[in-house]
Amino acid sequence: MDDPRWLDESEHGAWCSYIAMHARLMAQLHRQLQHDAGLSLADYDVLSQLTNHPAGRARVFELVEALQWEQSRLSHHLKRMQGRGLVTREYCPDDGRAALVVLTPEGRSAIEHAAPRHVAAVRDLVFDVLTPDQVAGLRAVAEAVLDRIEARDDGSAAT
Amino acid sequence: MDDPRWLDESEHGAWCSYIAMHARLMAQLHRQLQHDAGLSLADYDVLSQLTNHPAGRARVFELVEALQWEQSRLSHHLKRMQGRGLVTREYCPDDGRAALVVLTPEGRSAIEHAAPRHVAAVRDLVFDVLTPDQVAGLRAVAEAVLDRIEARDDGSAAT
DNA sequence: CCGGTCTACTTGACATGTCATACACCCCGA
DNA sequence: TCGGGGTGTATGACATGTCAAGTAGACCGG
Repeated sequence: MDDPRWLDESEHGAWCSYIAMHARLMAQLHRQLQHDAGLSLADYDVLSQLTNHPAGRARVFELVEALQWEQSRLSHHLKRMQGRGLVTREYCPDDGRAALVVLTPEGRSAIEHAAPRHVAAVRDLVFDVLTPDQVAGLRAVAEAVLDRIEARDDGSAAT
Repeated sequence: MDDPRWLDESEHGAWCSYIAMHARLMAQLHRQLQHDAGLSLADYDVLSQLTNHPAGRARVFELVEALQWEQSRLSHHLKRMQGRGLVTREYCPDDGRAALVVLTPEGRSAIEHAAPRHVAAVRDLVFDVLTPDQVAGLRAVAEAVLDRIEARDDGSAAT
């Protein structure tokens, strides 16, 4: 384990730029969303997922899958969103353990108000400065890393 | 402002993959670091920055610059790290307002213990699955986005 | 040398995220 | 049908991050 290969100049530079970019980008998008629509990025992601499901209704674990969040993070977050009237919970007749999360009318109108502005911000800060090749490259990178992480997870789970 | 260009298939896919990758990657790296060295990613970044400065000693605002953190986040975090004996504060004779942050021996040995393992993990999950071209591409993307964010910041600050 | 204004940092209140744990319910074999 | 072992979700304690406000020293024009 001692003295593995360190990162070379190019790798180190890429890593630092990446970290800095993510921090600044998310801070920026968060502030914009908060200012324009009173939502956090987290709220947005949840609402956005719900609109991808029929009738704005989904199981908690479906959202966990889609968002790649910790289960308890989602649970806490849903409670707060419920407090603010953005979502409700419904009983699920099929499975007594389940919790159905449902978009309220307020939730729907919040996301409908927020979405165009948020997308515009993402486009302005990210996609407008990238070529189509770079977009494809970014996706390839993200998917390669995700695959690796999944492989590692399986490996350790199987142990 | 109504109905701006939405993201196309390729952009949307890239964005979702990117978000998911970041969440999983950081969670993974955090757990690994926590497990191997009892440090959080945040601790690691701070300590790592300090080792880049002569005598493991730096001004708070230098760290803010380098890490791209909120000022108060760093302030709170330094207090906790000080509580755990990883860093100390020293008075700065040049400027009475300043706070010098100094790496303690424990801090130094913590980062020296953590670094090889952390770097190995980053390499394993990220750079080992990327080609040199992809690394260069990632860096180019990150820098392009950072430049844009800075341009926007200057613009709004100048208004 | 006085006041205003900037700069560097800290603080407190509060929002958010994590980990471990609890809990109710499903499933399945004896 | 009883019990044991998952599954799906919630919760409590606590770590972390954010925003707004506070403090204190520096700088500068009169």
